Amino acid sequence: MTAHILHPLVRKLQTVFDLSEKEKEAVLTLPFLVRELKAGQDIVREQDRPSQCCVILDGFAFRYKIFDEGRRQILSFHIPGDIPDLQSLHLEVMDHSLATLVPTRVAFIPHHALQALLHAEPKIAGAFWREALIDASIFREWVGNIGRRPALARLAHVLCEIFTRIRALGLSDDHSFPLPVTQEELADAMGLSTVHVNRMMMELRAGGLIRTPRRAIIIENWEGLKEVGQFDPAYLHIRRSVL
Amino acid sequence: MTAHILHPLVRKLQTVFDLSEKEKEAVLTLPFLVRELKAGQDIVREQDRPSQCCVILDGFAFRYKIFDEGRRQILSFHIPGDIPDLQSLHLEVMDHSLATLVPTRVAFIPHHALQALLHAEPKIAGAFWREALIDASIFREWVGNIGRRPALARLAHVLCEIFTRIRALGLSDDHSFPLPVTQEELADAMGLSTVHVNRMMMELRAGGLIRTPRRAIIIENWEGLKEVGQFDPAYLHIRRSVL
DNA sequence: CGTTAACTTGATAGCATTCAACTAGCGTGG
DNA sequence: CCACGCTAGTTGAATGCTATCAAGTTAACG
Repeated sequence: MTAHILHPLVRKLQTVFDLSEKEKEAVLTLPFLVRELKAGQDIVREQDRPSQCCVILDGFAFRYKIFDEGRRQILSFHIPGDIPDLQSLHLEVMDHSLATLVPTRVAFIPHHALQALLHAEPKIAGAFWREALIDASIFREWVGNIGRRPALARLAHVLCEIFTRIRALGLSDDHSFPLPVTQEELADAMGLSTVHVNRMMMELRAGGLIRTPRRAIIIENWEGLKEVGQFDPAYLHIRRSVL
Repeated sequence: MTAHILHPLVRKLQTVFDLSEKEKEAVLTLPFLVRELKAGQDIVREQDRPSQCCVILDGFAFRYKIFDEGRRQILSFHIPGDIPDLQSLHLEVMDHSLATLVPTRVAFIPHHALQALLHAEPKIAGAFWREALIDASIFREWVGNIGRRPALARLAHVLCEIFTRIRALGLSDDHSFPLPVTQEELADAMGLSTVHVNRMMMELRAGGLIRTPRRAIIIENWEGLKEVGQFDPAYLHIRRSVL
């Protein structure tokens, strides 16, 4: 069977609860428009008033804000199946921007179609609620990660999080995963400078915790990395069955 | 007319949309249990599995996590009308704790009653969605505030936010507001040390931006404070009519 | 191969932390 | 009523983590 284009969304929802055939059908018959975006391209911008949401189909995306003097803060990373601008269903104006990290395919789904789906399928509505709340939980963890952890732990923690989320989706079965993120982007995500990220990265490698072949990460010592980053995945609210 | 005990919740919802009499009635007939809590008392703790949500009736509350070696990160402050643990409706296990800042009255409402309300009153369900999404938006702003702003701006920004939220609720009509927060708590909210908060506070006072009579803040120069904190209230998604 | 983006390295500067002590305010009890 | 004691706020000195600046090196790609 060939996978439906919106399959990544179904797969993501299935990590939250078991979809019935009818529910799966309801998701897969959503109207959508696919776009292929290049790396580093904005999908939505701060102050926009979107009339649609976007599903990441493959690739990676991130949300960000620009502060004084061009200082950028990356707010979250997004992987296939995510709907990073789901909030626009209820908040008219974007308070941040969304962009691609690498060449990425996204599907745009009109707000009214999503509203109709959520109205017709309460269980799916619940799953969307859950997703949005997990989103918020991740922000909380980032607040603490940036506010209260030194640079090395901060980096280890971010790597642990990305790996855990990718793995929960079944996109990695060993301890390696694609990380198409430059050190500059990591720096902007962690509130650090590029130079310092580089040094922390080297320290993790020197400690035998990770290896970094081109554009990817191999975790050599998962327990050690978790330890350094004080990583406890509880805040990701991943169902045990998926882990 | 004497105000109903749950009136703070109605007032908060009314800052989001205009409730019909029927909707107002539905909120006010929610079953609840009132508790009077002393200052510095936990309402819910990390790892708890609540079966109810709490509404702040009067007083102040905050969410926090404890990191390595007892380092605390405060994640958000909450004012009357807020439901800081609304997420527990969809996320079983608490990923953080919730505590009072001062003596505070809270109303506990069982999950099932809230579920029933949201099912019966779609507009209220929408308002709750909005609240939860604004919650997340505030976390995003905090990520950037902590990650990308120097201490003085960080402090100014936090003060601007608290003032704006209190004012939007109609709890302050001039430029003063109660701020029952110690410098230690501010420090834990901003990822700074107490000593440094103290110095930044003095700097704001020296600049004629604020005055701090006991347990309160008077903003002497609102434009100036916004400027220092680079404060733009867009992320609070407050309806214009309320501002 | 040339060119550009990403990464690496070294030196210096600075913001914020830590440690330690001291002061002011306030409630409580003798 | 005043003293004690606690909490919150204030101050100074020294340290340190991280930023900044400036080059240099490697890797990717046409």
